[in-house]
Amino acid sequence: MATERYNAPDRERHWQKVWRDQKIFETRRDPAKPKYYVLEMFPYPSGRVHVGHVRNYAMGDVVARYKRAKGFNVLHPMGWDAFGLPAENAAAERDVHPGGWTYDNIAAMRAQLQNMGLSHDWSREFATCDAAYYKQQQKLFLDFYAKGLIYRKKSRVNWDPVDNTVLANEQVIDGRGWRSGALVEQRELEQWFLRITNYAEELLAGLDTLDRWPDKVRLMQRNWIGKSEGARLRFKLSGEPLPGGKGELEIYTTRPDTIFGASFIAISPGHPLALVLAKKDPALQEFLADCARIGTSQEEIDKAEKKGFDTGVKAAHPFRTGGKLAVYVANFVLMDYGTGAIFGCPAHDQRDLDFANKYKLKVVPVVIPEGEDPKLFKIVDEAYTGGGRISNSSFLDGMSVDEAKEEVIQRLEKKKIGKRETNYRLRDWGVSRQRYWGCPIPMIRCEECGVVPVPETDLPVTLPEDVTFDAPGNPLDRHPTWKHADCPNCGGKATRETDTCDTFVDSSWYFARFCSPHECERPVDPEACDYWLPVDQYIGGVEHAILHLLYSRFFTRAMRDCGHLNLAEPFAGLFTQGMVIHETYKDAEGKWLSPDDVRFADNGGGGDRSALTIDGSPVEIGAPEKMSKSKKNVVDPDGFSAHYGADTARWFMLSDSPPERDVLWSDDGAQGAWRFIQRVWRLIDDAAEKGAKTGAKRPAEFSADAMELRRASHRALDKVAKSIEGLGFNRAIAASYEFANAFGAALAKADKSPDDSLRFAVREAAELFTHIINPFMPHLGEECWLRLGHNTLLANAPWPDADQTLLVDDTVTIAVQVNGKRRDELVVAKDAGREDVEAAALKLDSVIRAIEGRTVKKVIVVPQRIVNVVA
RNA sequence: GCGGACGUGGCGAAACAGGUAGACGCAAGGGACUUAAAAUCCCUCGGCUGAAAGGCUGUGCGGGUUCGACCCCCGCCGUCCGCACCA
Repeated sequence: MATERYNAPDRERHWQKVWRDQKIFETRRDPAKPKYYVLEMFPYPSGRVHVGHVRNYAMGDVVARYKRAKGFNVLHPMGWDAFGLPAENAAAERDVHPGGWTYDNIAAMRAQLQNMGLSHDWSREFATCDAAYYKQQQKLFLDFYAKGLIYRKKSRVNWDPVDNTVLANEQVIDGRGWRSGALVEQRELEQWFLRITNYAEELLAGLDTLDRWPDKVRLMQRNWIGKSEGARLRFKLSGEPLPGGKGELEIYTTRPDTIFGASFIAISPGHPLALVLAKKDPALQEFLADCARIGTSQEEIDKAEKKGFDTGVKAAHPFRTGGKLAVYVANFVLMDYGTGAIFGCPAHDQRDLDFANKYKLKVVPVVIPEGEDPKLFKIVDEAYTGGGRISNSSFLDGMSVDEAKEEVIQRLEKKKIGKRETNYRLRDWGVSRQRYWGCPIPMIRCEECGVVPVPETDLPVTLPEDVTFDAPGNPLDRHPTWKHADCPNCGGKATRETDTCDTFVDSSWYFARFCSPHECERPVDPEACDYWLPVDQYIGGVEHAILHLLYSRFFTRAMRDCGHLNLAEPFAGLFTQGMVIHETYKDAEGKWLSPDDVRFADNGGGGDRSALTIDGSPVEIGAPEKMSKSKKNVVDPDGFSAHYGADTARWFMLSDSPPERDVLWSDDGAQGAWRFIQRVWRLIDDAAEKGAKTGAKRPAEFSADAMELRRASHRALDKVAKSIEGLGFNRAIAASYEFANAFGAALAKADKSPDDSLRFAVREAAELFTHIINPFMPHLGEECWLRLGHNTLLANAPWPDADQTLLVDDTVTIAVQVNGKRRDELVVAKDAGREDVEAAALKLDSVIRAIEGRTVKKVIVVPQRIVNVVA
């Protein structure tokens, strides 16, 4: 028997080379086979792979390898989300080119990923900053533009007046620019927008079809789209300060049924009427200025008091003659939702009630809860938002809320002063970024012809290489020649758009590009996409639950409408995995310490753990948190793998915690995985030795020991397969451990017994065990496969089917309860009749003792599960 | 504020068409093999009680439904996540 330990790093390099040389993970379309597309969210090339990546890609790889073994034609590609701000920051800090920096990072990370033994098809690799990719993205931009899905409008941006540059939201810290520290201003710039709101209804309805998405993500998207159904209606205005003395005001409401409960009108401080009125009213001017000072941060909104300003203007109630409502400017009314104006119904809206109480306005309940007396029902400081009967409402009295809504809308439409309207919170997607390292927007501005798209034949609009980052602002904008172009229309002098695309655009269609990554005539080959799409299993972080996933769903539909794709939903199955967390350490001065700088004290067993720095000073052990550079609680997967191998890291990352939950990286846990790898190797090595003596000849009869082992093997195989199908990697691993224990016990028996059928079962168990662990630890899998005498690659071997007859026992152990308390257990034939089971249970001493002479009232027998004696 | 998820040993967790709670791993304790260590192997491991067999108790708390509840219903408490003045 070989006693050598399994040299993981050495063997892993070997098997990686074999796989690479034989190109076995390169995939081609094959209509004869069912396809399966597994995709992990592609990484940003920051320069280093972290353990979060390891977990993410290990999950995808388990699925990919398993599906491959199950006979699917598996597409499992990898690429790079390569545009973005960090490259520009690196360029500014250390005088390198963003492109060079990015491609260097990609090379480093590619090598790291390849060391993990992932079954990616590297022949399909691309980076979004490759001109070949962004050329096609520009083509899509032109197609969308032609289709009316792209438009320009003015929009506010964060402007740093010292650096003269636009800032992303995350670059604004406490209202100041992160570099300059200057107070950030809001500026209006002309920007490009994608008309995602055209698809609001479809994106919402589509969520119902995504039955393999987490409910949580679907709910988040549903809320984000934020559909509300209601009505838009016009109020006639009167009042002295109003220019001309007359006018109309349009409001939006979701509660037209409460129209008779209206006691005021409120408009946004940004509303045109407010601006007009302010021209003649210094007090209102001051009020508007006050509102503008309130920031947009969470805290400020929370603290902001509901304030209003009575304009003196009156609005006529549409259904109640003589009913006049005061028009306020109120700081809580948003300009960019609905019409920027509302009617306030204090009795049935908390915010309106607070406002009404503050300004002493009438509170009239018009919806009376079932069972309440309309005459006695009063609202004081809590609005009633439930259902009921309408009251105090003229022609609506006695109706339900829904009936009243319908009635009001119909009357509004008949009187031509309003109509039914559905609103969404979803806004169009602003994609302009005043940045260098992004996909150039292929548009040209001509003084004569206006905005003109770059002709398709001129694509790609490539980024210039000779740029500098030593000055603030957009390098494209100050490049001496790049932005000057001839107008494609009239040939006159014109300027290029110097904005680039939001990087979320890049990631909104990369999954489709993987189907035909080398296509140069068009963004995607529709036939290839018809075959491969949708992605069957998409895996990534929940932080992308809204934006990336919603944008991708939108892009897929937009591409469909431009003739590039034939489907609406890009991701049939979605899985959001948890983070990898690690303890945090601080020294006596409160400075963060890296795990490498911490030693754990040997406190002689028991008690709390304590830690010291290398030089012996005390360390405070903090709660496990998401790994981050700033807290220094990061583990370098490369260093770990160099010692223990990638298989150990993969196994550990998928064990213990359910994949959707956070997992704690601990050295002890990693050691456990390492011990298991060595144990698997010993078991297989031992089994190969024993199995070899009888070869693979199947005996006519199996001994009891052999049958027990065979049942355990096939049951483990079945359980692991089902667990992987359900993405329950932790359960699959637990089943593997359980089987290792049974296998070890059987091997010990085989040592002492001359039982040939047991030897056969041992050999069979070794083969199945190798298959079982292979998706998780593919290098070790190949090594075991070789040890078992195969001269093929396990990566090419089909997944064995479990023998169904071995999954069920002839006998079952069932619990015996008396009055619901477990008293004993009973081993009975699987198909034993109720009467037999009942009789056997009643004969048990433990049952007789528990009954204590009482009469048996009832005996409940659930076949194969339980007997409950009621006495 | 609105919406959602989750509370199980020292720790990560299993078990959920209501049917033996704690599989599996980590940590811990005891033992074997070693001159010793590493590695490996064996045993113990929710709490209380008992020499043991066993008994009682136990899935955040309080009720309820049921022969039987981690699971279903009602009411609390706590933690986490998302959205946030959306009329």
